[in-house]
Amino acid sequence: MPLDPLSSTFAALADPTRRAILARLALGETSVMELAKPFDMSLPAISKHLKVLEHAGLISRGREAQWRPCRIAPASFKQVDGWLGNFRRFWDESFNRLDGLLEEMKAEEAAKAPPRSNRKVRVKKEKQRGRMRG
Amino acid sequence: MPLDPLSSTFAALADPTRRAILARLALGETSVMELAKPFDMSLPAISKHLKVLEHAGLISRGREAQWRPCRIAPASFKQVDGWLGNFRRFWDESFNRLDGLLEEMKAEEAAKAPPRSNRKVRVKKEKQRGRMRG
DNA sequence: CATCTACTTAGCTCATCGGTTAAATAACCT
DNA sequence: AGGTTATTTAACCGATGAGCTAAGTAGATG
Repeated sequence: MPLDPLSSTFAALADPTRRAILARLALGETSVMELAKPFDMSLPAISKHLKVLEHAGLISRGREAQWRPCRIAPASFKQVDGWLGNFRRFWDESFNRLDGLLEEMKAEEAAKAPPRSNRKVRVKKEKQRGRMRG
Repeated sequence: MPLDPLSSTFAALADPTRRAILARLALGETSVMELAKPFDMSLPAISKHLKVLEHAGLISRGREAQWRPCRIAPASFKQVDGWLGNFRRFWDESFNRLDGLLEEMKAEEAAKAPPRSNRKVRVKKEKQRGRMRG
């Protein structure tokens, strides 16, 4: 019987070759040959890895003549991130910190009421998930 | 040969039983018996799952008399989140939006210069990774 | 058509995984 | 000491996974 989607995705990520392929694809769409180059591994092996990644929803593939260009597919990544979010409080300092909460509130407020900056700030009503990186 | 840490962690997460165990542990530290209850599975099976989770750095275990209480261990979760961060731009809208960037800058500024609120806002110099939810 | 390139499929091997039952260990409780 | 409770270890089994080689398919091109 087939695994649930999240399990397939985690299983696909549990291989360094596949993660390296994803890292390469993060730089942009490319062909199977191109993807295979860095690895000391047969082409069929790479083909299998790509199949696993595709089935896990981590990549999608097009057709261009005899090439099958691969690219990152967002959905499964998002799902993993979502699952991980249930545990974020265990390691993300700012997620728990009261100061963090206050900062978030302030940021939200600031976003709603544009400040002295003359730039017109468009803010969607939908959920705001912006991050602060220092 | 043993897998690299990230692979072990993803492999550990690629099983619904283990993820369910983690979900239970997110509610708080508990014993093996307690963890085993929801599952139609032998105790040794659960014990193995816990070993896998421990080896993956996702849980840690204490000793209290004959009990081996398990709890979430943050490090590996954090590592997974970090790896996932390399791909965040592929699915996180606000991560890419220019407005998002501006909002983040503003939030940061607001955090540095406390507003009219009388509360003393302590802000660590280290990286700020607060989130806006709403 | 024949051939070259870019892949995929088929079939095999070997290791690991998830589960089992039976037995061992460990700490508490008469 | 002897028993009960909590948990792990040992030994086994069937399924899956990652790799290989050899052969097959699909499309461009001489």
